[in-house]
Amino acid sequence: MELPKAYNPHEVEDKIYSEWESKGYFHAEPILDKNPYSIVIPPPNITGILHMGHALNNTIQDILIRFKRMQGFGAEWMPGTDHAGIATQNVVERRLAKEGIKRHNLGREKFVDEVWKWRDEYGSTIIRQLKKLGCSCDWQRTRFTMDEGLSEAVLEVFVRLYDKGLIYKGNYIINWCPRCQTALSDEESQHKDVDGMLYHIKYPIKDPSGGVDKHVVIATTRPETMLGDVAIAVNPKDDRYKDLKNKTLVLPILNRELKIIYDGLVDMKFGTGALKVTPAHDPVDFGLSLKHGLEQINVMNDDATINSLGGDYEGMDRFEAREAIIEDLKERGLFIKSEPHRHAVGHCYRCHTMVEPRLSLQWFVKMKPLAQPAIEAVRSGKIKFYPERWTKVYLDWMENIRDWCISRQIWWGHRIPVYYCKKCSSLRPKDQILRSASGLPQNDGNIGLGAIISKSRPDKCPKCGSTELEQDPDVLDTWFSSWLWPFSTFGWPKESKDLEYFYPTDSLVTAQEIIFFWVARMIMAGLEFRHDIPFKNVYIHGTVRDITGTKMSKSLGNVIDPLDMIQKYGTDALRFSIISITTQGQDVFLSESKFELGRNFANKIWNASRFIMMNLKPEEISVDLCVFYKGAKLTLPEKWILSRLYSTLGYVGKCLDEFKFNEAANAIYEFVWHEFCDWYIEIVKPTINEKNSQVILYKILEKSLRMLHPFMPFITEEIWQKLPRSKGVTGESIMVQPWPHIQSEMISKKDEDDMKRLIELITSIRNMRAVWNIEPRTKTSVVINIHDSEVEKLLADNVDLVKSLARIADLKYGAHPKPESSAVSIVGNMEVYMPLEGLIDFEKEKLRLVKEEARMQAEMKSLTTRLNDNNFTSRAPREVVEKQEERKAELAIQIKKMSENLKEIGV
RNA sequence: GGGCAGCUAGCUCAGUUGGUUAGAGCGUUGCGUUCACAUCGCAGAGGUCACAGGUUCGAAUCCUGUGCUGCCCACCA
Repeated sequence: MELPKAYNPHEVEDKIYSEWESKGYFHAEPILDKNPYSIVIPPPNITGILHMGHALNNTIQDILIRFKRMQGFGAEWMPGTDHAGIATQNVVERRLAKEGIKRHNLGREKFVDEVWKWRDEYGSTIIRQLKKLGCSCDWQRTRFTMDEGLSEAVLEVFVRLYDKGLIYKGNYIINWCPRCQTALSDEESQHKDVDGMLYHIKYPIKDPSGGVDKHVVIATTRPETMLGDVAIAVNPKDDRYKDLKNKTLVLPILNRELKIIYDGLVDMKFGTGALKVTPAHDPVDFGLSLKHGLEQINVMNDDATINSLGGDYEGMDRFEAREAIIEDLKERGLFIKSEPHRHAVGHCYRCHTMVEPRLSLQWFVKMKPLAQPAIEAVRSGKIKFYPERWTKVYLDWMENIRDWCISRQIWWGHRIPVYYCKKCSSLRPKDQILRSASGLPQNDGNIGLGAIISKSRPDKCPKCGSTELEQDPDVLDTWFSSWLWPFSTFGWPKESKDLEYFYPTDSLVTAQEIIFFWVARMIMAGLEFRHDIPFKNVYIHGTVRDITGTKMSKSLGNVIDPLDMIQKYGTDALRFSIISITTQGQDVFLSESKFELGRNFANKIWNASRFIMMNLKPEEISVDLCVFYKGAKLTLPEKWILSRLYSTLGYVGKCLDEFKFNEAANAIYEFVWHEFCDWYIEIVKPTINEKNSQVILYKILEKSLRMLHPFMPFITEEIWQKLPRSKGVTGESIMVQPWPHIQSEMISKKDEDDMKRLIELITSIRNMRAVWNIEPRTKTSVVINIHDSEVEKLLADNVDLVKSLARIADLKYGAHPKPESSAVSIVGNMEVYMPLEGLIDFEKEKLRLVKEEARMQAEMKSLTTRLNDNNFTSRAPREVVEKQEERKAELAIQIKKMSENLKEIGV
């Protein structure tokens, strides 16, 4: 069968993909005689569209899973999406706002219905795009974090953690996003440097005698929070404030009396050394309030406007209030100065609004007990990070882990499985009933009276029988469902064959941004709920950036859309390009032109295949390669290309096992293009109809396609389908073919070295031709002077090869003197002469040779010093010394010959 | 404040556990269209491996320090 003249990816990709899918190749079932290999997708969120980060991430996973599938593993790649609570709610809210509808007017239930509708319509965009990328995910198993099964897992986990005393409700300073109007976890608050101001403000000292203008100066970046001040803190060692003891200060404007407290926490060097204490709006101050028994005054509403405790400023936005307060302080003569101050401030990771630290009643997970086994799992090497340096990042975070705020004041998500009995909530604390699903009474001072922790809504209060129950209005952090992904997707909490077979999974491929959000928490969840690690390897790939090093983002407009690139260059080109430039653990700097690499390679593969298939005679090729190899007499190029194939194959397998995807891709590229196409195919042309050529061309092509398939699935499939059938080449899809077996008896270092020597010889002859402007059609005569019998034999065996590739009419070799007027080139032990009667320009030749000789002399000098050094010869490995001695001997001959040549042309 | 990366050819980057003459792609120079491929072929030019010390027979590679660049973490208001 012949291939069309040009490869058109768009014509075949969709067809090939749907065929794979319809034949069920992506699906894996637990099969006992196969070893499992499973990976789970880092679930993209349903508001997402495919970006380059996804393209890189999923190409890597697809390479792994296709590789393992071909190797015969029960290869399962579990796909799915997460519900992205805040992000999705924001998207739907914005959509409704366009129609003039507000979330709160719609009501909770109707709003959630709207989100589901939106999800049904748009939530699978990313899935379709992953299919465009060629991902061989097991779509039959596609999961969503809000699916029934996964939701069940979430509730189960909440109740279990509660029963274990690891979930509590408490009043703490949390990160509050005033725009999304919800609490955020520490990880969801991203620190960014902002240029702010440091304001110096006088706080008057209350003087019983009255009238004297004494004050303490404090420095603050958020003057508006002074409305919630309850004290001034200074360091006990600070001499400046020694005599403040027993004094009282007055809060400007509100005129509240403030205590002075002494605490070593206060940094004497910062600002004035006096710290205003605002327990409801700052974590440090909150800590001080607990320690010193101070009141906590929250002065803000949910939208960060000032509340009724803020006096005249009520209703103002926090930044408005800041300005107004500064103005008022100026009027009263209490404002000293403001100076520019750059500092890190938390921002909402979804909407980038400045986070307001704020006292709030939220649900938390106690993390320390969960972290301990997760630390151990990584320390002991049961879980390995690639590259290894992420281990330290992980451990540092884990060892300093803080409790996880899991409640969100939004509507889209898993609702917290806690119900409050209206009647019981009026009972005194000692009578309160807190009943979990397991029936064990629990107690928690903050959880509220009459609370019932239950996976399903109870009919009535177990204590008083009242049916007036209200569910907690909050939903759980999206990551509270994602952290269960590796087992909830396989059916947990129900035991299943899938779970038993595929868990723990093998490798997790993800981006560094997500180590804390997701990777660390999955490890904790896996160990807590399955008593086993969720995966063995964590491969962290780099961030995709544009060519200036900026992270790609829609708002910056520097995005290179993978779907555009697929449209322009084809999926395989996209995949191969991005993989070949992604070094393990390094960020990827992308520009559109980089995709040409993959496109050109695809083109090369196509044309080489087309050429081979045009010339193949199906009756010649139906042999087993091993049988053929034993029976046939092979030429050096034939032995060489087989050796190179299997060397490459071994290297590629090793690289994939070590997550060195770019090295694998580049090894294949080098082999296919620069060895197979550039040399072997050129060599084989004159004898292409012979049996040996036929078999070897066919086998190399066929095995190269299989080796390449994980990287470039579509083009390899398209060619495979048109390939003549033979032993080992069935009509079935290439994706279910076995990974080629390494025939190590065909790997020969000597053959590879010999061929390398011939290639060097041919290259140098071509070089002489180029230098002397000999037209390609003109055949020259060449004389090669050789003293080494082995090299002479090598040349004798391959004389036709050299003659044809170097376009030589007349080749003499052996012990020959230099012919008159010839150009010279020295290659290893060979002295190559090209007679150029009348053509030779001695000045030009002189320059060339002098330069060459100087290079040789320099090398000789350094070699001699090294070899004369006793330390070197005695300490270096024998191999190295031998090699260098060989090189020296060769170099000595070369220099001798070179100087003879130089003498001859009068130097 | 703590930590992590990067600095190699004009550009973008590889460089295995230290060991011959440091590589690729793009760009560039010369030649080439007799039919697999111009998304191509052949040949070339181009590098003090950021800097300074150190370890070693030997350093792009290991150690220390410096300088830029980028990233992550962090309760100096």
